[in-house]
Amino acid sequence: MVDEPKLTELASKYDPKAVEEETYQYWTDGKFYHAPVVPGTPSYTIVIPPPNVTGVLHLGHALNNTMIDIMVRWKRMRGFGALYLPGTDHAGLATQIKVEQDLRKSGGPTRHELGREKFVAKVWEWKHKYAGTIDGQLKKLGVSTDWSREAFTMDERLSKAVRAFFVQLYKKGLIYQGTRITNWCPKDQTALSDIEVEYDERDSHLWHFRYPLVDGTGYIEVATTRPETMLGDTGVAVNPEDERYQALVGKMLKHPATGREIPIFADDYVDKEFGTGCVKVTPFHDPNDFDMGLRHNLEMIQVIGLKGEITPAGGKYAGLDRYECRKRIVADAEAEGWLVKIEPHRHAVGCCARCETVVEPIISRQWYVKMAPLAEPAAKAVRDGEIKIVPERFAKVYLHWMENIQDWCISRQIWWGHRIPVWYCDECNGQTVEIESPTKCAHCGSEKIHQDEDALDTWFSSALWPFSTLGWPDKTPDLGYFYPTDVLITGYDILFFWVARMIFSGIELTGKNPFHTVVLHGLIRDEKGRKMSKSLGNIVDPLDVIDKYGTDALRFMLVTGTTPGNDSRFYADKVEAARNFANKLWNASRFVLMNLADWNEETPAEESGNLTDRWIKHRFNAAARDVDRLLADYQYGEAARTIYDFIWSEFCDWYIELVKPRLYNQEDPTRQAAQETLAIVLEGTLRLLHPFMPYITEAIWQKLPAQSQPVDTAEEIAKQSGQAELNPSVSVTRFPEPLAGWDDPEAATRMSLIIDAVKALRSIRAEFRLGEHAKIDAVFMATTPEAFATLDEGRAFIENLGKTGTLSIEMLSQEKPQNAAAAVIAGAEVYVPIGGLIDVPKELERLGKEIGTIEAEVGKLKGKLANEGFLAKAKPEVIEKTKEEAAALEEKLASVNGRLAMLKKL
RNA sequence: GCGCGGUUAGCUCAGCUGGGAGAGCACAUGAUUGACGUUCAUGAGGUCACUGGUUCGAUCCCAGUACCGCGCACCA
Repeated sequence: MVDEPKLTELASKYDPKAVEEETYQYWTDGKFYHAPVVPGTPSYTIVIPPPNVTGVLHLGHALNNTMIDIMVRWKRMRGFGALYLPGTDHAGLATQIKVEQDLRKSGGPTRHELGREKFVAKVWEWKHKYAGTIDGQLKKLGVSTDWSREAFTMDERLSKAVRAFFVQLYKKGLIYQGTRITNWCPKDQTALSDIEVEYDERDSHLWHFRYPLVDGTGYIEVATTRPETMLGDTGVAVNPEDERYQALVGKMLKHPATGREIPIFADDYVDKEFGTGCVKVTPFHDPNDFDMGLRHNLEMIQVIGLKGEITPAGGKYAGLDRYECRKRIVADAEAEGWLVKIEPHRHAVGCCARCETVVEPIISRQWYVKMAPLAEPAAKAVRDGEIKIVPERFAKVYLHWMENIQDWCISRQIWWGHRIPVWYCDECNGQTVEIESPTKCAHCGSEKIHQDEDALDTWFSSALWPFSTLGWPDKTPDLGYFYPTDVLITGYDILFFWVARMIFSGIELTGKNPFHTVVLHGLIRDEKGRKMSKSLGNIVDPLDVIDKYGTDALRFMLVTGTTPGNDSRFYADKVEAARNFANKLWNASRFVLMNLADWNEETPAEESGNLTDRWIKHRFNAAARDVDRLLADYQYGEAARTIYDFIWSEFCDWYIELVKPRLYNQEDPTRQAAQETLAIVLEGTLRLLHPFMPYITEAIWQKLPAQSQPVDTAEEIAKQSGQAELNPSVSVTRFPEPLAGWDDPEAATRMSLIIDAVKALRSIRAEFRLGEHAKIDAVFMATTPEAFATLDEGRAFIENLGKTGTLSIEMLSQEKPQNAAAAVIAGAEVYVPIGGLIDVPKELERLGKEIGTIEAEVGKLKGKLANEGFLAKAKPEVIEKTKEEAAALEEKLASVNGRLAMLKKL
């Protein structure tokens, strides 16, 4: 970065492309983001929510990584041993589906034709091919991740952690095999956990059928939303209290579609009010029916197979697709006269979260994690506030889920993932469960053992991410230093999938909460507020945005438009605003640098005590204080806005304008002080902004003649990352803290009078169309000696920015200028004589309006002050403030009234 | 059905512990030598969804209503 042209020689537009690549390279070469292990110094750790290894960056990742990077950069600059740990997830089922699709498209063999081993090898090939994509995209975001610690859920290290987790739970009896109804995806051919089923409201029908009694004495009417399941009916249930059917309980029905004889029985589960009050019971294909089947010893017949086809048990319907079968049954019912009616019915249909296929509940044997004992401490940690969730409302959602949790189905009939570490003995049927592959049965010693065919739910490994990435189950130095991690930042959409599971597994395996705070953010939607999706074709590619506006602009936009936990919309306009901000900073910096060319920082400036210098330092302090507080409170948006306002509205619009005359006059005794203030404040501002906009701040900072010292940990970072020496980077300087001596409320008060004075002149100039360049004469009549002194001190500023000709500052007297445009500010009346130019009727109208609004305001305040309740109960400072406001307004009112009277005389 | 969030300027949204209604964009008017037109200045624009309540005082707290969105649970 040393040989670059000087910033002042660069184009007047900020060109992100020109600096981003180079800057990222500089960071990479300098290894600034290697996390140092510094015993005695607090660590700060955030692990990335690992994206799918073969995934593509979307705006959600961009937001997520920006938020994380802001925190980590901030803490690094605060001297913490800061680690942003990157990595990717193997995303079992999702990746397997993708690879299968890819094979199909290229006309290759199917998964089953390949066989397990070859297929898994193919997926690894795929993984190697695409793994770099997402990393490369993340790098474009400028994240300060420590790539030396990058992890992948299928790394041997992390796979060992997965097995260790399984073994521990198994040995404690918290993992078991169960035969029960599970959610089965007929397309993906695997079981799913409850939360992998998404419910979609759909318009469908309620079909009413007539089931005749065997004895020919009548029939019973049942309603169903899934006629195809009736092939597996093994009973009809009614409510025991239902008088309509009590006499029928115990009788047999002849099933109209299968001819099977099935009993009518009573069960409390049945709701008398719904439908006909009779429920056909299909134990093999419905969880509630399964329970009733157990209670009443019903036969369980599988009529829908794993591919959603009707099994041979379906008789003449065997082999049909489940929906084709539905049509046929309804048609047959109609033809044969046992269809009663078809009602429209809207209900939620469970779909596979991966492929949207309607899930089929089917009885199967799967592995489960017994959740109750794990959920209890995990709920407690949040309930007791040991883990804080931001925003708080999600704690309730979390607790509700944790407190009503069902056992977790963890086996998947897929090949890509961690194979279940259970070996079955072919001789004694015993199970051997080990971290490292056993060679013989633990029970009988037989070597005839074979491993379970299934793989684990991908979230089973993600659950360990905060510590498996750091070396667990081994007691590594990293684990000791960086774990527990600090904050977990992710989207609220994976609160259950991931966050909740990390909490209970962290507590179970490490005895510690894996992090102390969870920050949840929302989704980025499109301009119309719709979710971005492939099918809608409304996806905005972050890389396109970066290409057009730059990374810093994207980061800034993502963070400013956002409140924690709320969704936000993506607008190109917003990115444009952020880009303009970057450009503004760039140009302000160019200005500063141009004017520092002859600055000798070795020559300390005399204490000028210049009001504007004092003021901007005061404002900088305030901004630094606010930003630090807001970041500590995870209010990124407010923090970013604070810096934006400081840079644009205060530093650029006012300070730079105010300081120009001092810079341009070589003889000005305060010139050196002005240069110094510019240099220091800009440098501090860059440090303040750096976590948000890392590229531009680094690029500018590198050009500054005076730079802050690095943080204490910087040497360690350099040393531990193998650097010969510590290179300079704003990212390892100290984050601004309010400086003692820079707080200066008096300067702030006085500057605000001067700013008001300038604004009053500008306003008059515009309103009376005095011309943008004409020098205008002005008379300030101060109402207090303090105001007089301030205006007098700020005379040069007012002359300059107000573009005045003759500027007269005096104490208020009866002798007010005639024929003048006027304004009233706190502390003074302002007059600009404009001869006969005043449009009297128009001015009278304007004053009349102004008097109206002031009177209304004064009336309100006086009403308050006359209210005894207010005087008795309001805080003294509020009363005081109200009094002051009322007095000031009355004064203003008197001035305006006086002027009105004067004008009327003309 | 239960729970949660939203409703503030034309648009998108901020507003921390009750006392000032705000920003960006858009709009209107003016400005072209001197950091930046990706700029500057000035201005217009709001019953803070509605109804009650608490309070000296409510955009903010409480209760309810309406509409929008989300989550969880579902009765075939």
